[in-house]
Amino acid sequence: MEKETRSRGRPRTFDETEVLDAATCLFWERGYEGTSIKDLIDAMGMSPPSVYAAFGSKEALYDRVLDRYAETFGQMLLRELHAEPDLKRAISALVQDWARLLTGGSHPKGCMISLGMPTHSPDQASIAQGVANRRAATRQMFHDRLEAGSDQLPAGTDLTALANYLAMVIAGMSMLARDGLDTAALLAVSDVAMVAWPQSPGG
Amino acid sequence: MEKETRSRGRPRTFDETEVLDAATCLFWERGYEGTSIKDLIDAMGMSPPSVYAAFGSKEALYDRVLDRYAETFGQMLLRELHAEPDLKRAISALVQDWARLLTGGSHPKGCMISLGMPTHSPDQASIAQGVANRRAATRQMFHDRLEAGSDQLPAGTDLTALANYLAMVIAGMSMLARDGLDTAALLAVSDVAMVAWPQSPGG
DNA sequence: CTATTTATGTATTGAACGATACATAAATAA
DNA sequence: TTATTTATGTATCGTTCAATACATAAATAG
Repeated sequence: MEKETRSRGRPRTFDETEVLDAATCLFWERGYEGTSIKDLIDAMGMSPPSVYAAFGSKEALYDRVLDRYAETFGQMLLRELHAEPDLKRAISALVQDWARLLTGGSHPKGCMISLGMPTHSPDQASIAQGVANRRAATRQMFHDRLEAGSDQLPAGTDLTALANYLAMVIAGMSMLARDGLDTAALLAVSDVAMVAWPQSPGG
Repeated sequence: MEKETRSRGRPRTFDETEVLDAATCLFWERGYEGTSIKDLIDAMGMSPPSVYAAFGSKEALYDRVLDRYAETFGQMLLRELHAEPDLKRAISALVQDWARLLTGGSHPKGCMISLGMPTHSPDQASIAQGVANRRAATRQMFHDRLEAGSDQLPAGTDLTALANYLAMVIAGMSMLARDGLDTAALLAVSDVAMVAWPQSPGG
């Protein structure tokens, strides 16, 4: 089974990675409802039939974009969570890195999933549910890591509350980033947030 | 100058408070972009020309709704912040009450302003800026209260970071509420959040 | 070559959007 | 009464929305 990249018909003139990056940037900045197909067409440099042939619909394209985003940043999150064995250090580093990530770089501010479709028309309930499900998965990921390192937490610590707290921090910091607060301001907030961390049993 | 309620032309058949409440509920639940004029017309029980004659435009109506909302809940927030002289108690009570407010009652979940238009098309930048300004005002309100009670905080406490932290908590809890977490879950999160509060000088 | 397959570009589609024109109804003012 | 003012109901306006029809272009298969 050799790599059969060459298919039969007329070859595509676009690079899938590039056009998905362009779509991601738009959805990230403007949200699902705030991004029109025309905006996407222009940014992706494609014609409408090509977009629909390649991705199906606006909703399917958004879902595709969300998947790529979740994979990219979710993997980064997971790697960082498990790179440091000391739980508090791991969480602290993660929160600080996200403070930098949410405010820096050449991409829109805030987390695309944390800020995604908090309000929406009933027509788009299922799309919004998809985003909400990804937030729930993130909370579960936090919970799993806390459980794995629960020996470094006081006995009886409410792991769910702590996981939800972390999700709250990411979401809240995302909103602050959207409002224009810079990296330094978010790092200061993340310092405050980490004070809430329970004392480890060893003091 | 007696109360001159009777004006000249044909009297209105709607109660302004009632229709604004209906509009608030819709905007709160669905957001600005997710709420259509048709939705509003139906919910308010008015005809399109009446809505436009009374409120000007969808944008102006949204702004009016935001003002009423900010007045209602902003005043509640302010009152609560100053009712309790002990700063930590005041903040703790406030966060707990908001945990209940964001998840309970007969209204949509989460704070309308905290969740308002984090993403939007460029066309609606000025409307989104209006919401962002109200969030900024809330952060300033927190800052003012902290400054007033700064004698109950360790010297050198970063008041801005602490105020931003509180705004982050409200915004993050709002998102959790939208995701379906109940009052108990949010109260547990608010307990974690308050652990981050600095020790007062008196121990 | 011809047939088949896939992608593209142009020009639209029907529906929903925010917002109004227009005629009518119901009040006060003179 | 008649004139004026304000609100209402119906029936749209032009625009933008997401999505396609259709003809054409560019590749492989036989």
